[in-house]
Amino acid sequence: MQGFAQRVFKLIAQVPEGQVVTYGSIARALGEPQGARMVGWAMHQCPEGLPWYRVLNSQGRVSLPGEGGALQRSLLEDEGVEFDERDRVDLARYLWDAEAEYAE
DNA sequence: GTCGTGACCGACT
DNA sequence: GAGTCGGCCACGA
Repeated sequence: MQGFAQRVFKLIAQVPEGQVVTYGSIARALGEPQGARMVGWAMHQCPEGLPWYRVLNSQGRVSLPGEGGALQRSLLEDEGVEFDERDRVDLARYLWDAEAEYAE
């Protein structure tokens, strides 16, 4: 087994283009329903080459402070993910089912 | 070994 | 919709 962060990164690396996952989904997919907070911590380590911008909070909103949020939004829009007037993503449409799709 | 911190979540008011 | 509260775990000082 590897560290929690390693598993988080591995899962995020599997998120297909044009889709997103939520911190909660990641936590549950890793068998830690209450571990969303650790996912946030793991994201802070954010290795290069990881599609970190495909990770949103449970409300479909980006949770990065400052410019990171704007960057994340534009990167997603670049992949075809649409944001509504409230800066939220339609999770019912773009959410990647990590619990069902994540392998290993 | 202990304490504080964190890109969160769900339930409740 | 917005604000508050408790809970969970890993990491660095």
